[in-house]
Amino acid sequence: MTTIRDVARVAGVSPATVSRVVNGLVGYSAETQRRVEEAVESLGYEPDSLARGLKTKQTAVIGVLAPLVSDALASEIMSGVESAARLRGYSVMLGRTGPNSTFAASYLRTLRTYRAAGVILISAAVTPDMRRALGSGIPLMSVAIRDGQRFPSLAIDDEVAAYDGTRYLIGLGHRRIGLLAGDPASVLVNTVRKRGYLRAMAEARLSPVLEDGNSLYDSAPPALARLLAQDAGLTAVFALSDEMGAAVVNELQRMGRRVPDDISVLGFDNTRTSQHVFPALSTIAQPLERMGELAVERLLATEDSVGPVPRILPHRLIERGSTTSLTT
Amino acid sequence: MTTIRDVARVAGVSPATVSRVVNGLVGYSAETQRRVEEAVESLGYEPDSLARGLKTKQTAVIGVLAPLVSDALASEIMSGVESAARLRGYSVMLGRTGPNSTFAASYLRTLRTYRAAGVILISAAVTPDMRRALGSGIPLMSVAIRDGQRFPSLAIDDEVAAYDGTRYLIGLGHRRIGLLAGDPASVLVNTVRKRGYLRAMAEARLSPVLEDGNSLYDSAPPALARLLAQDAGLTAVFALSDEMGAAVVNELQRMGRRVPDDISVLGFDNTRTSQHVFPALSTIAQPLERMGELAVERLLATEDSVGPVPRILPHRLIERGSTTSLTT
DNA sequence: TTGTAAGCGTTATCAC
DNA sequence: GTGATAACGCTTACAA
Repeated sequence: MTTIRDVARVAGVSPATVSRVVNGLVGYSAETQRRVEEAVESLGYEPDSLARGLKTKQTAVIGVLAPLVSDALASEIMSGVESAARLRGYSVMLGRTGPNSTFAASYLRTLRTYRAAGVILISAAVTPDMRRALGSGIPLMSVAIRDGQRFPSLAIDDEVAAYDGTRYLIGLGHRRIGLLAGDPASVLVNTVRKRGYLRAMAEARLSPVLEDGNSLYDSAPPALARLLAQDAGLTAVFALSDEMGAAVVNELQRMGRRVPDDISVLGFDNTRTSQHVFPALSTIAQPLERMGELAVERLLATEDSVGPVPRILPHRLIERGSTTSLTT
Repeated sequence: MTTIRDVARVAGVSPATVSRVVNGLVGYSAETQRRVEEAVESLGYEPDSLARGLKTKQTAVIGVLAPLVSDALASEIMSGVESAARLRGYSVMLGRTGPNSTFAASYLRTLRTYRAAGVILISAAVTPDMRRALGSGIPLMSVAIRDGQRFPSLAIDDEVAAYDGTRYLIGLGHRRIGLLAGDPASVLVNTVRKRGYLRAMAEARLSPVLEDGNSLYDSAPPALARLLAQDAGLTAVFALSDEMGAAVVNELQRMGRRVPDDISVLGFDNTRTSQHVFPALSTIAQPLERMGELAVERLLATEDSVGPVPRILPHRLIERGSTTSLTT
């Protein structure tokens, strides 16, 4: 391995000077700079991140924690995180939050021992013991969730988004609209979204019909059955995740119901999944990649001073083939 | 931050002894161990990974490189990597391989400066400059690709898998079978899989019909159109990725053709996507999560000695609703 | 069984 | 403008 001393020797200067040049500090002549850069180049020198981190008490590492590493929502956010991080010279460390917060806490402790520059939490709440595990020096922010006001977060306004989605369906002439919610316990936004649906229904003096799934594909068919058992005459189903929305579209077709002619289906999130069914899922879009990018910017904003970043991002409704107006 | 010296002071021993206890080495009395563990516990001490890595020249970090962080295939492999890594106390650093290998090489250089324990490359070939960038001390292996014999890899036998898929379709009575291949340039397995299809077709004295997509959803509809332009009477389409397979199922339905009654569709990989369409996609399954886990085991096998790990994993055909026998 | 001390590769403080 | 030198927190000979 080539070290800073090797470079110093070749360039005929001291390690301190090499360090100055490599880090773009001031205090050396143009001639020295040239010689050092030449030596760096010819030796293929790259500063050791560990030694540097040990000395400066900080590494260019950003930790990312997601409930499931492999679902579309987290993947798209992670993709945004990865590119923003790379752009700024940071690397990403990936971890999964299990069902209990001890899982996450243990990962955060590890991140602390690597002296990560910050941590991004995807659709999971920050618990006090998690915050404690990370220590006080490392900024933490959650994405795609609104965690009260206790910790910084970045999300759409889920209540309004669900309200808007419901209003959209009502505007299409639907009156009997079922809600397929996610698991309220595991993913907090579900409660908030549910509230938006209820508000829109109440305002329109419509009676709500709802069932809980767990946001994943497989949970939707049985929940749909329960929904239909409550009201067989539903003309629209609002699923609080695209995976569930896709499952509803498919399941309805399996049952011989036409989408959207017999029943409209609206999804949530605008992940790739929403485009993988036929008819493609109308959905409420969250700017997922962008959220990942912004999370990185905001996390690092304390040091580099980027301007303030909004914490509530805009959602928007995307109309595709799975919804249509009710023609009575 | 609490350091090993703090622990030593509280326990009334030297830092060296604390180190021994913490690392489970030998050479201390039971009494000493108790006192040290007590101090560790009460101070919440956790060894600094940077200092440790600097000294030992190795960190518990595994690098993972994928072409797209957000696609289903890579996500599922990464999920396996993550859990196997965590199990063994390792953390995962995530990066993306761009179109050119300089992207990957730069990431590998970073991984080297962190003294990663190993690197896993997902469906991308190892180029000489990548190997050079990583240096010689760090093991590297590729997953879901077969990279000649030059570097260790872990994959199914793609040629045979594609052959088996084609045979399956032929066994169902199909004679006019179109192949929707991926981009041969970017993903090497596509060439190999294509070969398997061609062999099966040749053996059965059937004439091949093929078009290239790029493995992603959007590339499939136009490629399908070209396939149909070549032979409008196709009764089966074999898509070399589930995303393309899903797109074909949906596009066919949009065109008013029934799947599988008019046309059977077979996918490849068995990612979540294959279940997100209706009818669900029959497909060739790769054990993706397992591949991620095995990759970690094998990477670390040099140090800890786990038994030998097979490099060719079994594929299997999964029959779902998108394929049926041809009833003439 | 335990402690002392050197050193991993860097940065930062201080002289010059 | 440049160079010694002292840490950063840990592991590991080597002594005791």
